[in-house]
Amino acid sequence: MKFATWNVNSLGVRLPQVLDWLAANPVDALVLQETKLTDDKFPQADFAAVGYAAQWHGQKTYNGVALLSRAPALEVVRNIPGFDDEQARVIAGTVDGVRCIGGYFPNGQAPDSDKFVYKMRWLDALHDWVQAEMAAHPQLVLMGDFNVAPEDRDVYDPVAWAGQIHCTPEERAQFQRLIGLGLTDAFRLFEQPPKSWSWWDYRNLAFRKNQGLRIDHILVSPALTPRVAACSIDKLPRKNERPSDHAPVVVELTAG
DNA sequence: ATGTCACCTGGTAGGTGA
Repeated sequence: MKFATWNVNSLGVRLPQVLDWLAANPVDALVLQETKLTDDKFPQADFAAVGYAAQWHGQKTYNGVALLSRAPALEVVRNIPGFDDEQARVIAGTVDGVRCIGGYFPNGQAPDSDKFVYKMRWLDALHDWVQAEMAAHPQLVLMGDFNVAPEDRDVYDPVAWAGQIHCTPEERAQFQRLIGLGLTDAFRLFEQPPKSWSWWDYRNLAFRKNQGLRIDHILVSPALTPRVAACSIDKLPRKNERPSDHAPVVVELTAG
């Protein structure tokens, strides 16, 4: 069983690439972030035509998430229950008995900004809700664009980025609070190539110079951790013409 | 060195967010 996450930075622009990627990587579920589509514009039929059911939660211009799956998702939840949020950032559903939570975590902009305060509040709410979800669904994956580089080895220039957005102690502590729930960073279960990133800025020829951050993650619950057979970042779509600035992350689970 | 992209409003550019 395979699950994946990909920040597509506008599904309107990237739909052909997502369809191509699914054809080459027929995962059981794929969560998307930054669809940037209102719900009426979601291309459900295009996914249905290639054998994927879809659930989505979007808004105009910003944010927007979706859950694509071979088997229709059950018990679908949009955004964090009890957390009043105008921004469409979470989609969750149960696929083949596995609770899949897809999140587009707030960027935070800068550590001294109002957006950072919102990011922390959002992360607090996510933590408490994920805790409850894990109790209800022992088989759980939390995946998405976390907008957090958990450690210095997830940053191409940790000195330059020290204390900057994605790398602040506060954000890293929030990531560790999620780990503290018993979740495991699937990517780090395996030896990985050094300088493995999931995002490269569009500016500064960052991809060509491999100057990136690992901010897209797949965390798995204790019941699933022994079943993780592989986890990797697929850089190929970042080499497309008109790529997203993020690459997909894929996890493979052995049969339960 | 800096080098972008997507989308909005309101226009044939500028602003915002990432």
